[in-house]
Amino acid sequence: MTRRDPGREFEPRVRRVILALRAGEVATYGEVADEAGFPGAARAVGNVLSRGEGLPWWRVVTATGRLVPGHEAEQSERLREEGLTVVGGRFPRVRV
DNA sequence: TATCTGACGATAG
DNA sequence: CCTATCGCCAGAT
Repeated sequence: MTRRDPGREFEPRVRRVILALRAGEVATYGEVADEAGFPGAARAVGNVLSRGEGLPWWRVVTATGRLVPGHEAEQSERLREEGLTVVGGRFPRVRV
């Protein structure tokens, strides 16, 4: 069951955060988890995103800018269409 | 309740 | 820059 999500709000919240991303905006799994109110649940976010339907999955990348394994070509193309720059199958993310 | 899974993340080598 | 490990989380069995 859910250890830290008694109300099962994880998925709904995660979906909402991802749906809130506009064209040209890219977030990491960790950022999505954080904004959803579940810091540290980046991995779980990936699970929701992988199974979710109707979500702008291409706007979510790993913390290092890695794209989705198996969908790099399509994701890269979609991101480019939104005016973003993808180099070497990677999204140039500004590390803080 | 115990274990395993996976579109993650940080660190070490 | 790469792979190998370990730690974390929600879900599914």
